[in-house]
Amino acid sequence: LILVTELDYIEDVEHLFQLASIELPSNAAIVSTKWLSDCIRAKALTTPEKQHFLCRKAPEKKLPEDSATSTDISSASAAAFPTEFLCQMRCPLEHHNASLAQALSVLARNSEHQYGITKDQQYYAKALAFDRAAACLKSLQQPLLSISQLTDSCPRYIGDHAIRIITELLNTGASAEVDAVTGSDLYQCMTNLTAVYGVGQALAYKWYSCGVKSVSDATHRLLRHHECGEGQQQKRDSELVALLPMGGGDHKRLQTGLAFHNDLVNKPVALAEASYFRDLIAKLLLELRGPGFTVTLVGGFSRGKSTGHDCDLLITHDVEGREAGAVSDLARVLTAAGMVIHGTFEANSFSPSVLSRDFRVKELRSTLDHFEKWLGVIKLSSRDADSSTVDRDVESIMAKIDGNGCDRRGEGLPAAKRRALSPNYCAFDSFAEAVAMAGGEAGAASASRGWLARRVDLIAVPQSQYAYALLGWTGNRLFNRDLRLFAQRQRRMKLTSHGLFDLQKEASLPASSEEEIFQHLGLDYIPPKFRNC
DNA sequence: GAGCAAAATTT
DNA sequence: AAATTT
DNA sequence: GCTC
Ligand SMILES: Cc1cn([C@H]2C[C@H](O)[C@@H](COP(=O)(O)OP(=O)(O)OP(=O)(O)O)O2)c(=O)[nH]c1=O
Ligand SMILES: [Mg+2]
Repeated sequence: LILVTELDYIEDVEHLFQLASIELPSNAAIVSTKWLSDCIRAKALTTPEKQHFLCRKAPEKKLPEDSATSTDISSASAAAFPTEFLCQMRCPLEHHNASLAQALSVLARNSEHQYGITKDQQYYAKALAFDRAAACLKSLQQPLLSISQLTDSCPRYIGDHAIRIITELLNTGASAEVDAVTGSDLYQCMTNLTAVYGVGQALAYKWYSCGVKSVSDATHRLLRHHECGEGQQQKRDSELVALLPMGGGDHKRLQTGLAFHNDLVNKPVALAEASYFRDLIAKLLLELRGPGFTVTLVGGFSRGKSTGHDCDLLITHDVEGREAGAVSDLARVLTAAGMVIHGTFEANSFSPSVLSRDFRVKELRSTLDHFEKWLGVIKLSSRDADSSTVDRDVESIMAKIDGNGCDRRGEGLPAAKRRALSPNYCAFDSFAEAVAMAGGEAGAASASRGWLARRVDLIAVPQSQYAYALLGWTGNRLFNRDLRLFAQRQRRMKLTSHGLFDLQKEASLPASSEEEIFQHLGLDYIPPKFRNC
């Protein structure tokens, strides 16, 4: 007896039979639809093999999730936990309600587009609400098969509208509202345009209104605009000025996003690639600044994703303060090695005066040009990267910078020369040059050029802020927003990626690990793989 | 009806 | 202040 | 849109 299913886990099948009050035959081989495909391809019934059989879920919950550990908290603060926040739900990357969650996130993105179009803040909030509802579904331990499972006790953040969508999907397999959005020209174009680095909802809609509906439309129009601009055709200019972000400006970031769009959006960064870059940065730091640095791959990869839209690296040093200047040094050598297409520095200044301790730190350091963050688009080799190539690549980079007369450390440079390197860098002068560098408009030449354009975030923080930076940069975005909301609303504390400030004690709370931060907040620790809200 | 995370930069 | 990014 |  062979049982073919589209469900992902044996537990899901058991659950379904249980709901239907049918006994699951004990002699049934439970296989995925892949078995069926293979049989069809073989034009014969074949014996199911290992890769066809469904698995049981890995025993994740080693922790006895009983009330024992949480009684002290929940009994003491039953009123403080009226309902569960998203940041306490465990949201794994792969879950049991992907299609339902996807439907709700379509409505979230649509609300975001509406926000860009109307500037009505209500739409921004609606997008948040739909994202939260989707996240709730990700935390469910079983696939939702009947709406009655929700009507008894509904998770926080799932309200009337979400229930309506879910009911529709469960009963008919489709939702008229979601399908209308998905099928609309506006939604499709806004989705494609806002995917470009440097294009937000406002510019995307401006372009859409002008008939620029795709990335290639935008690229062509911008190329023509620049040609005509140099040929001083003023009336052409006035037609197309609407295409650019407000004011004049450089638009180098936008130009980078457009020219390298195919690499940046259609070729996601693989884990192996990100790990390679982490190793490269770690070894460069050792060469440039000596031992004591740690470089951690954060962002989506640290939550278990196997691909990402960028590579986020968090840097710190055993000795407080020694991390200062590390980001500048790295950006400088990467630039000198010819790897950088576009890069911007950001300073680490704390505007909220509530973080008084950190405020003083800022004032102490503000005289130095202390950059903590660098956002870059760089060329990374598209050949297979393994650990043996890292050493070679480090050597080659060091050779290039020594040959260029580039200081290994920024300290020796006069202030004027340093400013020339910062805060912005761009390897091309015109959009046409950028497109040429990318290998033409189709961007098809990436195989022959031997490299891919990759977005990279480098963040360096002192040891004392490391735990907060790690928490913040591990994300995801929705998890951060909900955790920070919890801190503010339930604990009267202000949480940022630099620290946690108790507004009543008027004191910031040091932490040396993520676990300590959760303790400060009175929450059970949620490991990164369950922060995929 | 109020609030929705919090930070940075650029024009 | 608006727009974009993390 | 959802919670308080
Ligand atoms: C975009 C964004 C990110 N962050 C934090 C959480 C993110 O995990 C972290 C890195 O940002 P991202 O690199 O934008 O997000 P990501 O790494 O989670 O996803 P991807 O794989 O697509 O790169 O920064 C915020 O706190 N707020 C934000 O608005
Ligand atoms: Mg990332």
